Amino acid sequence: MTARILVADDDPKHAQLIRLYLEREGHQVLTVGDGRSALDVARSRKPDLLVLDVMMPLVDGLDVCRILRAESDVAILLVTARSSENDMLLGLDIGADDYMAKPVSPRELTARVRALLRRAGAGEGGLLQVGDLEIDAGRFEVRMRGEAVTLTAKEFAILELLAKEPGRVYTRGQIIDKAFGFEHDVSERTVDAHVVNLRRKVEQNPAEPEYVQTVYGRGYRMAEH
Amino acid sequence: MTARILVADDDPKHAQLIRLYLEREGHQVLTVGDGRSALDVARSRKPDLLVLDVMMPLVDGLDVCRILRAESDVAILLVTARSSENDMLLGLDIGADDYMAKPVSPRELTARVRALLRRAGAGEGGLLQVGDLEIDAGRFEVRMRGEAVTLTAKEFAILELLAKEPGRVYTRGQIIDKAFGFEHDVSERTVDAHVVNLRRKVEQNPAEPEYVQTVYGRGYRMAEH
DNA sequence: CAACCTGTGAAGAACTTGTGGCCTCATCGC
DNA sequence: GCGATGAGGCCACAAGTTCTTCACAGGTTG
Repeated sequence: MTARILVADDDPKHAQLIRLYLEREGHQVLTVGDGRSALDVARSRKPDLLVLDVMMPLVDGLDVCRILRAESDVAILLVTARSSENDMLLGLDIGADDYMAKPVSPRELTARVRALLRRAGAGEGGLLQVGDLEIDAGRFEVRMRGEAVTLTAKEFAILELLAKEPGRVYTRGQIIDKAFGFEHDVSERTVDAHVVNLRRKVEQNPAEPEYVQTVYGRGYRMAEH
Repeated sequence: MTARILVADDDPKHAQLIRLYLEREGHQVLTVGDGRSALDVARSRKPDLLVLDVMMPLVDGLDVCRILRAESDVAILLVTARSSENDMLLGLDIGADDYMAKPVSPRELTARVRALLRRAGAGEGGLLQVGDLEIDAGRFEVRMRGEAVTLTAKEFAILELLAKEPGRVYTRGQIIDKAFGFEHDVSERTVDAHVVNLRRKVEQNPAEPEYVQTVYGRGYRMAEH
């Protein structure tokens, strides 16, 4: 399960370390250096999980946590240098989902992140089914009429996004944001190109798609079956 | 969710860039180059959202924000070159809903705009129902007797407008304004043409429409059911 | 370096939109 | 009633957009 994670830490070296650990796990990571930016970015990019340092300039981690908890249910992992029992209880009280003391070990970090994402994404389930199309999100596997289909990463991401909510129309911009991940800035034609390839692999007759359909002037959607 | 957005920026190149980004998301965009025009146009066209540059001739963005906030609850996104904390807090204090520093990245802009519109348009809800006709505004979907009907953008806009208030009569001029958006200058016959096409798709017998009805000499309305 | 994935521009197809025109039909004055 | 008048229905075509598809240029990976 790959996720979008925002890391907020005022020590750039520490932030880069955490980014490295998480990217090795296949996650998309964005870092900021103060609480104010953490709030802004969390609101605008809507990550799946926040790794928050407690001590930060402008707005501290506990406040960021408190504020965000009031507006969304994003998963939050607090990190602190002070390994006091007090801080921890305070953090969990405020609505953090988990808590770690510095120094951060890679094993512990990735284990806790995995656990949090599993909890948060419990509703996502592994297997998506639309008509004769099966998508196993955990295994990156797709089957059409029982037959395995090999997709590239982007193709899979687009298919998965659309299949999560059949009938819903996504603009090309939304597909770039949500399927390719933030920090991605590509032409909207690129989405078309991937869709062409996707249809070639998934549709019986790509000229009249039964699954990945175009909604003229708006974007694409998965047909309801 | 498509919205009417007014962009106020004294740098025409920057304004065009923002227009481009927003239009790619499907919004209707109008641009002005100074604070005085921003006030005028905001009052006369009543956009859903304002993207305001802080530094502008005649009346600056902060003043425009302050003045408009006193008279309406339009969503306001401030943009500034000065990325100082001060400005930002001042902006939010004055009543702006969100705040961005230049240079503006397309993803950040569209993400913030989406968030603002979602917040502002919380009451818009999704599903309109009139008789056997269902309109899902969020998904751009229309069903008649449960069967999906494919409409063009204009057809959908007209149908949605009329369905929001069944029984109310809209003149062709009002339909052009409210359904097609500002910046639109077309003949009133155009509305007739769209209505003809709409009826072909939605009505059982287009000659005796049960939904989109003509009010002779006035305009059109959605029948009450 | 070979194979493959990803992103882009361009040509052409498909679709939408706007308009003029012609015909039908509602309305009103007689 | 009955025409005159003009509003609305509907068609066909032109112009403008948007999508599909392809070929190709980096980039990555193994």
